[in-house]
Amino acid sequence: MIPYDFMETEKKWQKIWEESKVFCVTNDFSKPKYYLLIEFPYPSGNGLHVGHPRSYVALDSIARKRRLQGFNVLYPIGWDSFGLPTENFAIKNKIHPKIVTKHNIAHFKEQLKALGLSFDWSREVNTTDPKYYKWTQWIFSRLFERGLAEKRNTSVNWCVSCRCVLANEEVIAGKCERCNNEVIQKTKSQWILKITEYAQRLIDDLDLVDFPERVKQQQKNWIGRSEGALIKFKTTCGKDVEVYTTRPDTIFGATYLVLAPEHELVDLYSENIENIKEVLNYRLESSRKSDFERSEVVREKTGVLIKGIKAVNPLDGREIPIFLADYVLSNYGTGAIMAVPAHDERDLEFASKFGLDVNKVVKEDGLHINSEFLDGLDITQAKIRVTEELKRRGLGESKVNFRLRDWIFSRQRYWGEPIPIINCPKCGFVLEKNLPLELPEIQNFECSQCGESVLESSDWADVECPQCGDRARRETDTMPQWAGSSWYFLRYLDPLNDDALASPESLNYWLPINWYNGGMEHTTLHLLYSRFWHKFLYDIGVVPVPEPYAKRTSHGVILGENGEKMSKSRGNVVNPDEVISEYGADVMRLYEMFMGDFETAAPWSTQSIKGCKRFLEKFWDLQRIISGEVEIRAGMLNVLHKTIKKVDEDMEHLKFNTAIASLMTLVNIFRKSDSITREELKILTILLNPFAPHITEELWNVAHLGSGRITDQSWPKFDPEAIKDEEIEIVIQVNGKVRGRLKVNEMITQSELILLAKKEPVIERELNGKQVLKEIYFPKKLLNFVTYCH
RNA sequence: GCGGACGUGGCGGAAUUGGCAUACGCGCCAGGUUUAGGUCCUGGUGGGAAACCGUGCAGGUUCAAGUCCUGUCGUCCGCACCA
Repeated sequence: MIPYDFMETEKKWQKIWEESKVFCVTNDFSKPKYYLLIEFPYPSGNGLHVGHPRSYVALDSIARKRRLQGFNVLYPIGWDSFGLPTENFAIKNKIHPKIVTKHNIAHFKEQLKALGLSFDWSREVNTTDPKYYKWTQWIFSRLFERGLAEKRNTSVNWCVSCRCVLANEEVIAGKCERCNNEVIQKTKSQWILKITEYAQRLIDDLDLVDFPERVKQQQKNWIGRSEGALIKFKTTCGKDVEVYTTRPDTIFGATYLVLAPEHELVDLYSENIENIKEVLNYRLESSRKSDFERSEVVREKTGVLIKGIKAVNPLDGREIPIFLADYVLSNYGTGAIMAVPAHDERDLEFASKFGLDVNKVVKEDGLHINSEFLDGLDITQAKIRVTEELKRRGLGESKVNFRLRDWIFSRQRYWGEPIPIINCPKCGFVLEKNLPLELPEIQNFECSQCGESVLESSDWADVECPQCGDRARRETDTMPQWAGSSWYFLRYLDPLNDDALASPESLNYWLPINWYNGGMEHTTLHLLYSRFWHKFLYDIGVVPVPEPYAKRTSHGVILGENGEKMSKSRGNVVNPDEVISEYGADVMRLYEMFMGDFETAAPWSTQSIKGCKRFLEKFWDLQRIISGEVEIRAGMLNVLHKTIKKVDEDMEHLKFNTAIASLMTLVNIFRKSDSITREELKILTILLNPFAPHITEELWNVAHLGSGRITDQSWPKFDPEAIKDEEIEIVIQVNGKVRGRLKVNEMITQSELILLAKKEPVIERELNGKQVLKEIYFPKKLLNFVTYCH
């Protein structure tokens, strides 16, 4: 075996690529474009772990392939660097988050560069750079102008430990996504973005894009569209209570109403409520509960009867009681429901506990009973009929509801984009005109006032109102981490532009993103948020397409050797630096693509990676057996072209593991034949290049396989003639069991084949004494003799 | 509870429209090279003495089922009182 020094070779080629700027891309309109995107990393203090590169290497191999196919390829990289861990580290160690970020980015950069990824480093973006967040603030300003950003008093998720508001998407099972501590509900004045106004379009436009079905489903689920009706119930205090229901057809089975604890009726008619003390007490108790507690207490229903006020069923005039209960949520629908215990499990549970009536109005066969004019109708008919009737009488209307909530956009933190708003006592909210509005330099990042941003106590917040000149206050909340990542893919197109977030020409040329790969964990966060922002930018004419990502794929997580999620606390983290220093970047890249199905989680194996090392060594050793012959030998034509086809197609379908397996098979064939021609080696080397770019460039060079470098070559195309088999092997079965194989000419007819097969000793013996009822021939594959019938 | 994915050797995993189950790799076994170990090379490797049996389990459709249908068990992920 010829030895191969990966350490030196990889450094050498990385330097050549960097110096020749071969991966820096220009807006060359004469070429077809291809825009590949990976989720830019959050530069944490822990550095890269082996999970990150799975996505990067996969799209890097596609990027390299596309370049060889003649595309103008954009494959950029940047840093999503605002965020809590950095700020927390800064507080703890008394270092400015800016310094921490700079340091972390330098470390990440070094690690990424060691992988030989073909990023265009000249377009690097950084969300914490004022030149970048100038445009994040600009987009917020446009949202504000169009009424899509507003400050609102809302019940919010409050992380007790981070002392910060969280979006719904950041609360995992009642706990903070970041620190895993308790999250409680708190009412606070917050900036929100009205993503709910885009709910329907975010569902509809999924039809325009090529996303995995699981991603589309999860987004649809999260948006949670439901069709139902709003119905007004009169009450004895004079105020109507409006409820939302998806089953208006069951209205004759409504035996009580339930209001969320926060419902306004309690405030407006407190003097009518005989047990107001008890009611307010219940409200207080449930507000103290965190979401986690609410769901943890095995859903034992609680509630309190409102004494002194009754509701009236709008259709049959029956008086029914009203309850307050926290199984009804204040922020969904109208915060009030009509309870139909006969046809809703939760209502039934509550009714059983409080001894309330259960009126059955739909039979097992789905037809209505005890429902006046709905009797005999099925559910669909009854829904339509009752909604019509309610509308005619002015008591209700059909209504579409979404589970999606507006996006709470304020964070009481320092290390985020300042919200460019000034609050003037006279003029109200006024936009800051001079962007970027930079974060002030401060010394101490620890929040002094609990629950407010540290910026609150800085004199930066004291300003003159740009409209009237009076004293005013800046908004001291900052944007959430998801802000900068909601549009970063646009900045890559024109990263230095100071007059626009990107020029119209570059937006027109590069959008949409052809292929975006990232993790499933972002499906209802980043992926949804960025689609929302993009649609907004489309509506105001900034971007030319309604959807940013034409195609989205998702990689599986890389697990620790024990099959568990990799984490510091589990002690099963594999450090990529160590893998690279032991095996080199090519082996690492190859293994990450070979280890299993790309879309499924797979455990790391320090054993299996050796197979990839051996493979590359065998490949390198092929130069030892280069024959005098130059062209592709007749005997190799077929297998070589089949491999071209296989690698090409598998890569397009994320089947990187089988693409590599076919390359391994090919190398084994050449080794066995103990020779390889230059032309054969040339094709093999180009096919392997996207996965193992360093060793292939080096072999190309030392074996003089052609002029220039591989980056100057073209991706091979398979010849349909060459992959045809002249001689094919046909499986011979008797009653579905394999009894033999025959090598025959491709052109053989069915009758010729049957004669030939019957002469085979084994087949002859099997068929002896049996009557062949039929012969089934599956062309070019299989022949089955059937001697019985069912 | 709702939504989604999945179940194939000792392990990671292959298997277009139903058509040779276990490609490729790891591991293991035997032999070779080596002062020795590792590396490396060659061969073997689902079970069974065999007929045969084998893709979580039980049925079904079919000439033919890992693949399709019905039921069932189990695992993983997301959401979770959304009326």
